[in-house]
Amino acid sequence: MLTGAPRGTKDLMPEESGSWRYIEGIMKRVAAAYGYGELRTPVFEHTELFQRGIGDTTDVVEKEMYTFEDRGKRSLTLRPENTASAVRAYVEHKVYGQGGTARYYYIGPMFRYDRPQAGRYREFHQFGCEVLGSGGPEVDAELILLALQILREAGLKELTLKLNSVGCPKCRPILRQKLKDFYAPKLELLCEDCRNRYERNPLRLLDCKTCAPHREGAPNILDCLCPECRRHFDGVQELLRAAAVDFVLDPTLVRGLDYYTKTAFEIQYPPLGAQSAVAGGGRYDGLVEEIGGPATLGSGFAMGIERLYLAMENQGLLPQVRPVYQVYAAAQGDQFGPAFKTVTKLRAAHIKTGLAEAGRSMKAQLKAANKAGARLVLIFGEEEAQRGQVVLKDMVTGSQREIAVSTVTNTLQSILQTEVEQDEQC
RNA sequence: GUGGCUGUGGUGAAGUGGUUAACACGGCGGAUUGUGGCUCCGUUACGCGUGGGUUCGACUCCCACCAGUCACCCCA
Repeated sequence: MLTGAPRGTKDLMPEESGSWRYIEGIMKRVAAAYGYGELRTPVFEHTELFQRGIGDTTDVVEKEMYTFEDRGKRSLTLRPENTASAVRAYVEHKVYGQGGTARYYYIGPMFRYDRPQAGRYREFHQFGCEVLGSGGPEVDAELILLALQILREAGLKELTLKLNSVGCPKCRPILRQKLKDFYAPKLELLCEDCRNRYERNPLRLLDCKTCAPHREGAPNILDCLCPECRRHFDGVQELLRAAAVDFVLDPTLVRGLDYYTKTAFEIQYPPLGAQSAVAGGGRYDGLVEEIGGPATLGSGFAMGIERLYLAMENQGLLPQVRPVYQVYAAAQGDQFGPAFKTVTKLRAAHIKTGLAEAGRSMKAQLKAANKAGARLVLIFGEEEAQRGQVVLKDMVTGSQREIAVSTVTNTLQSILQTEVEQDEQC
């Protein structure tokens, strides 16, 4: 072979794409039930959108973007996530001028130059939702419930919802300072990354695993929240409790994208291993302004489709979908032409019909029909053709009879229709 | 970007420094002339990730690269 698919990318063969359609179907139906409309944005954007939106110092922007220059010397980037684009579209189309709250969902490929691993790819797919123009705790709760409903409809149990608040521009500086004060004397105990974080983004000190031992007694983000953030966070929790949703507060849950404010959450499916976050999101009240729109509140989440797929596969929740012919035609000698003609008619009537390769032995053709999962087989024999008949063989019972070529479509339609009705009764 | 493990036919996989690279599945053909699923028979890798090196000789030893996989990191 010349070369395989690029590292960290993969093909979806028909057996898998069927499962994907199933998963995407759940997502779209649930999102629609919550009143979200599909938003499709370009796969690439101006690089600066992500630099500004996600944050210059984040790992995603610093070392994981697929950035390139086009022939017009513009710097473009394959989107590493969809929230910045959604906000850009919201601003560009001046949706804020319409008043009210906008609710979008998206689904599509994202790109991040990471080292591939279980549940992590360079081209991966996310489904996500964004709510723009509304800042109440009920919006955050709604998003969490929406995400959970999808996962529940997918059949997953053992989900963990982690919840935190990362504060707002009013209270975050206080936490930052407290963190710096706390870590200042232990600076040399920290790992290299954390010493770097100390300067650039002290919040990230909280979720470093190697430095966890030095976190003892560190300031708790929840103790630093301003009254407004506190009230909001309490509100989210109340709504979740009212909806009988279990969650755990995790003060170390710090999202890696700069735009988050207040609510941050993550839904994990622990059996997935290291990459167990199936969905994550939170509020981003400053993002619209950052991108050049009017001050507009926002909240959203993203869900990893590959991870959900893996989780469902792990639990045996994926439906077996493979194309199966309802009818298969076999032709003897010079009967291939008439067989082809009849097959075309059946297909026009939306009956899934296959046709054996021309010129093969009857035995080989029947074998192919069997392999294709055909329920019924039409055998175009030379003798029967003289009388304008074809043999209709039932592959389950093995019995067969002759029917007139001219009635094939009607006969098959009624047989298959009857079976569908019987299935429905069961 | 760092580290561990792995890399044999369509698939799963055995294999030893040295003649014809097991076995199973699958595929193809056949077992009295036009009929499948069971059984039986035959057949199916000039090739052992790629490129170097060591050696009289390497699929088997060494190096590099590539890919897969798991973990760190990051995140969905």
